[in-house]
Amino acid sequence: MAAPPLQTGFFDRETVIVARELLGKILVRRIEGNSLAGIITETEAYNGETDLGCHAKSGKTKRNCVMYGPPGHAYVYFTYGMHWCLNCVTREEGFPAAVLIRAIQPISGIEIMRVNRKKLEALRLTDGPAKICQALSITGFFNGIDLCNMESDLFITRGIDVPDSMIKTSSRIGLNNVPEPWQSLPWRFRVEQVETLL
DNA sequence: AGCACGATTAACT
DNA sequence: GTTAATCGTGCTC
Repeated sequence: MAAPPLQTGFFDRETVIVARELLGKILVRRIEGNSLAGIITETEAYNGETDLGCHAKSGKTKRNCVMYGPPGHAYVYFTYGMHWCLNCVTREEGFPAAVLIRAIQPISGIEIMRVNRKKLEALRLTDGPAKICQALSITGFFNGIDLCNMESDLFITRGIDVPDSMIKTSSRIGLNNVPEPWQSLPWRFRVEQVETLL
């Protein structure tokens, strides 16, 4: 029996803390009897209406309303006319915030991920937010689901400890028309050489 | 109703 | 380094 999902309390905290601590956790997608899983290696924090890089910067809309809901749920959005991206909602209900899952290191179901990604090789399978969703078959169907419910086909479990010395912070990717200071906040968290921890 | 743009990716020079 | 792909969303008219 696999480890149970992380509890709601894990996500009901400051967004940058959750973003940091999600590194090393395991993202699991159950599909047709298979488990597709990977170690989370890159995240970004998006925190509230005052964060002008966050989708909630202009208030609550149909698209971003899940971020205003309870912590531990999935916020899955569609962008650039073709890509899905997966976030974990953080903080208390009513406060719009989430952590974008930007990269994972595949640990099981790699062959299925390759098929989903239409890639002949296992190289660079899940090193981008939209690549993860393609590899794990995550679409808008999952928007709003509870990641902490054992019945969910998408959840996050305890993984490996990642020491601070292996984590690099940097500014968030893709915020091209976002004013300072938000464009340069060090809210991207990344662990390199995760395989040395296995 | 029209329009500009996006928490991206792959392919290209 | 640059750019096309492709369309939902939110803003303006």
